[in-house]
Amino acid sequence: MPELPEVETTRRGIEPHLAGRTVRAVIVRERRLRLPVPATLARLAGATITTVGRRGKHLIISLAAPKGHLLVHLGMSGSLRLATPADPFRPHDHLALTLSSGRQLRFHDPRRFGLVLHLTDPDPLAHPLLRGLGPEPLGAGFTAAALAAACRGRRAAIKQVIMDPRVVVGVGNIYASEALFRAGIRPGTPAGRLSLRRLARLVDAIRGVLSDAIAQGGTTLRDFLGAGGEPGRFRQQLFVYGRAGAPCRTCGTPIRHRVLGQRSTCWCPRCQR
DNA sequence: CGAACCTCCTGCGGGC
DNA sequence: TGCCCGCAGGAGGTTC
Repeated sequence: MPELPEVETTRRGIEPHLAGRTVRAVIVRERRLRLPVPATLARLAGATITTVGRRGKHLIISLAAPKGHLLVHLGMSGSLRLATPADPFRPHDHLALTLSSGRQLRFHDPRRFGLVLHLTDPDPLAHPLLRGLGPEPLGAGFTAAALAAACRGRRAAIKQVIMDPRVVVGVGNIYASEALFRAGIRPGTPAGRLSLRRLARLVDAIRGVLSDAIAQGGTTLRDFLGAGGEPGRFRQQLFVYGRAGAPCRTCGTPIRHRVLGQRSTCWCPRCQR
């Protein structure tokens, strides 16, 4: 579920509660995630958390040297919430870190497509899961020229290209559709056929939609909640995602829907060409 | 290499 | 009411 804005909302929610705290206990209730939760996680007891960073949809909880980093990915259904040790565990609360503040960070993930790893390399970005990632969409490295280079010669749909984390990180199924609406581009357009001018518009649209969604605390479709339990408010600002058949909020034309690359895709046939 | 398809897993909503 | 099916915000793997 979580795309970049939801992960960033989570990061901002947990960071003030984690930075400077010491991990008192590590509780692992379920090891079977996308990759097994490593046994070395137990070694984190006694470690002090320094920062909570993000790379794409990955959270990086850094520990004072030489304890390494925790790499957390929320997959489709994962979330991090702050609780207290006295709160009862819910089903699918797979992992908990008890903190020196008396609070407890809990990793919850019904579908278990998420990931919690312990990285021992001082540089977390050297990890194989992070090494091949493309630029951050809100950073200086994501430019029209960079996107054009990724699109050159490709017949794949532009929507699939902007959802490829080697091209740009953090753009998932909701925001890909929304950004293409803002840019006036149909999702199925072959990537290699788009002009630099239109790709530049798409870069701006991706930046804009992600920034706006972060400012609204993300999108809650069914169950995303911030670290403090509050839903995201961006859903009211969706123009196409989840609106198949409904009138376009710009021109009134019914929003169309089709499956593209195994993913549900929505667009306005009039506003997007 | 790129593109199409499959897989992991649980929960929920719609339709019958 | 209850059951079954399809679908869900991700991403890695396989096959051609």
